[in-house]
Amino acid sequence: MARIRTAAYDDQREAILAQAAALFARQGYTATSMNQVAAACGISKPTLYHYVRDKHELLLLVAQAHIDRLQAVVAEVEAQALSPRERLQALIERFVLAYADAQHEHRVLTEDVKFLDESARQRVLDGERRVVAAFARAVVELRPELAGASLATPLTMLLFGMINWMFTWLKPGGALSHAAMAPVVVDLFLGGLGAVQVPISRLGKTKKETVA
Amino acid sequence: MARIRTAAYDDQREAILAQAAALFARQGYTATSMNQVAAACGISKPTLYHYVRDKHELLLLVAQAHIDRLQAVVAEVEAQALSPRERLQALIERFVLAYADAQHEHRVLTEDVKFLDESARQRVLDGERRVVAAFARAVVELRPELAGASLATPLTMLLFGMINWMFTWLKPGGALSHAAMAPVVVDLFLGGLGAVQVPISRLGKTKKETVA
DNA sequence: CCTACCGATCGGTAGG
DNA sequence: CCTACCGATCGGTAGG
Repeated sequence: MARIRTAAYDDQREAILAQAAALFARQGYTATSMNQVAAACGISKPTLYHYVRDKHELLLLVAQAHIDRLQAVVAEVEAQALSPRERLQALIERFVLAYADAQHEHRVLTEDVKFLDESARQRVLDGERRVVAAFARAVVELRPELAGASLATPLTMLLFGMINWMFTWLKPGGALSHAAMAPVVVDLFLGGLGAVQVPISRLGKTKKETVA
Repeated sequence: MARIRTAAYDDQREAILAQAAALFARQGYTATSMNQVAAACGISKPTLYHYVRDKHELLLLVAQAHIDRLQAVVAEVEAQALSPRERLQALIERFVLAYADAQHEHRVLTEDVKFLDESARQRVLDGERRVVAAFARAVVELRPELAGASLATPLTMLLFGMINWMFTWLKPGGALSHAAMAPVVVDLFLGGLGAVQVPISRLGKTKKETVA
């Protein structure tokens, strides 16, 4: 069997994904034309279609590569023997830095997933759920009573809100760096976690129970 | 002088803005056609153009109306005689509820502002800055040393991240309501605020100072 | 790998 | 003359 892809092919494809991510992030998926992507890569549109089947595949490749990287970060941190607090701290710090290095891909992941078809979107959302679950496990280990009140995942989502939102106001190269913000996020979330009141009506309540 | 607009005209226009917000939120601004907006309103496209000059004006009206409502909420809360803690608590609770009632408009404000022309976008961003400044003032009054470390606005943005992100995972009509989440956000942020460490290198440091 | 195109659909407006 | 609309179609451009 002849080889299907050369190293140059893969490099070119990587470059195309990076350019596409930057354009999608700035203009949105729909407002970006395949002509623009080709021009940014210095290739013709027919050449672009040699590397990707269609515009949807381009979007899927950008989103999937990013969520794969995030899942790899989770796996790395979980492979270390850390206490729940250290693990959550490491996850937050690693994610803030990962977002700083992939701000375009991150914007695409959060804003353009709706343009994927059903099966592709489900694959991406599955990856996101796995990542959220890893954070939520650490939250539960830190404050088990929050799980009983069904508050562990909501609180984890508030944490994701903090770090997912950072790319809208924290620009790389500015006075304040992502690296400097990471410990602030850690302090705020871990400090606040101890202050969250569990409503009496929700104590020991699971999703399917009703109040006696 | 004859009246320019009838009450029916204003009502129809309000209905158009609501339908456009819902479509823009679900499909994005670019992917939504004026035909779809007209169809959702049960009117023809020429009739739609009787109420709005063009598609950009439609986007601006949706975004501006929402940011105006948020500024009105800020003004209402600031008109009350509240302690800094009570004021921040009230702002958080009111915003979470306001977002729950205007989830489509909120999504448009956060994702589609980039499609406005320069002057319109600046007007909307100015409104956003005013709102953020009101929250930041309350944060500074609660922990003045954060302002010296230039951390008050970053922390305020983390707070906005929590509540701005809620519309992505907290669906109206679900088991967990926005009203139930509001006090959780208050506890997490106010509790965490006391735990944020001010780096020694940033103590008393302002944006233009260098380390002595 | 390019120029040259296609079916369709876009935002916006004509006449009545 | 105004307003509030309609069916039909304009010039350009999208993805492919």
